[in-house]
Amino acid sequence: MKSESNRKVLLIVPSRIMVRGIEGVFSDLGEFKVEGILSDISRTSEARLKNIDADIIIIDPVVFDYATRQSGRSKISEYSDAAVVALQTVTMEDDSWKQYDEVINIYDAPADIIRKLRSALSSHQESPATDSHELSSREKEILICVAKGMLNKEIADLYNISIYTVITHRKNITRKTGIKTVAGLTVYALLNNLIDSSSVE
Amino acid sequence: MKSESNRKVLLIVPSRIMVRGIEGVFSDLGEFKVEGILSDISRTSEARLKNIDADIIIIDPVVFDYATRQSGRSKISEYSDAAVVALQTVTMEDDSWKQYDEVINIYDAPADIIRKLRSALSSHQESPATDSHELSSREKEILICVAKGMLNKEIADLYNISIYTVITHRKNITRKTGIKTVAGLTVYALLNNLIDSSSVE
DNA sequence: GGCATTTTCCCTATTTGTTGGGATTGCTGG
DNA sequence: CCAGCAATCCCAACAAATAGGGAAAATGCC
Repeated sequence: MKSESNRKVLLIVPSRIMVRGIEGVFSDLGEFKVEGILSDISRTSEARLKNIDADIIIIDPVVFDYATRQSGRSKISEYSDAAVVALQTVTMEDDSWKQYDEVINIYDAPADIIRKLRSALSSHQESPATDSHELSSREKEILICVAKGMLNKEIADLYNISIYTVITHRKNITRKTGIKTVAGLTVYALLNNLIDSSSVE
Repeated sequence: MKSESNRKVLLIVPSRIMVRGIEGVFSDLGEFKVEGILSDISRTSEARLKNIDADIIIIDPVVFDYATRQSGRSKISEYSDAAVVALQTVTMEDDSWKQYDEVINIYDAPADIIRKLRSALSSHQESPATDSHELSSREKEILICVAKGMLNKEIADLYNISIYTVITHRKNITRKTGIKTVAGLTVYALLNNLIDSSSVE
């Protein structure tokens, strides 16, 4: 994973602010370069999409959600061979992030963005459909509560389960992530977009 | 409301992408210019906020929502005399947009953004401000350690003080900030630039 | 020199979390 | 059908943090 200069990026982002923002971040740090910009995936632009030789596509999930309803395609990977990265503004529900190679949050620091783009490139080459998200859905729920500062008792009451179960989940979370402290898990949850800064007190 | 060239804008936006995006849009269209950037309204940066002579403040509502819980302020106008414009990513609930002179959406076209900023300049008022109790330097050191996930014993050893002293400091930190959980203190430390995400895990 | 604040130290009791076992049920893929 | 995993529950022993008091130096400001 050496830093080849100027990997080509296609933006499918309707927000002018975000387009200029990504261009700005790229120009600050180099390595990546915007080669094309689309504001949607309409039929007219779909042909152009195929012709752009991009290493990475950064797409606003809002665009894609709309496109799936229009075209009937269910996976973003059906559009292109490039690594596909979501540019997340709102927290994505369910598991819709799984179809992307990575998910960039607009609050991510530039260094994190570059890291995720690199990660997207390498994971895309290795395996077309990797997961790497090891926590079960229940464990993620518990993790969110922990990161919010809730007590085991409170979590148990919230989900109507025994406090022993909560403790067991926490043991598994600690084992899987390798993170032992609440502080670390909070940052983990923040970085993985499981929670928002404003939801902690 | 004459269109003086280069009205000064202060950004209180934690997202690097959005900061660069706004700078890019401004550089495309002129008239407005970014004079300062803050990533939060922490107690440490609050003094700087007072000293920046901005015509308009563009703020991420997420930042402000968090700040109100920390400081107890209820209106954004208590922070400054400048016109205050929200930069909206998520749809705002209830009537919280009412406290702003205008609300920019990230999907707004550049022309609409400029129009809204002009509108905000011509319609706003002012208010006084108040104080806050700072953490002492020692308390900040302890807080950083706590946010990094260190144990009281480890902190005590690091500074060659008794564990009782560490506990006392933590009690005072909790009292001053009103934040009782490690998760909350971690976010507090992150938002106040006392620590970096990378220093936790 | 007073006065406020910071920094330091100490104690007991209680609450909360962690560690390291074990166990049952139900579902799923090979 | 069986192995594996997720989710649930339980216990005991131990570690760590919190909640309450109190107090004594050191610092710095008026």
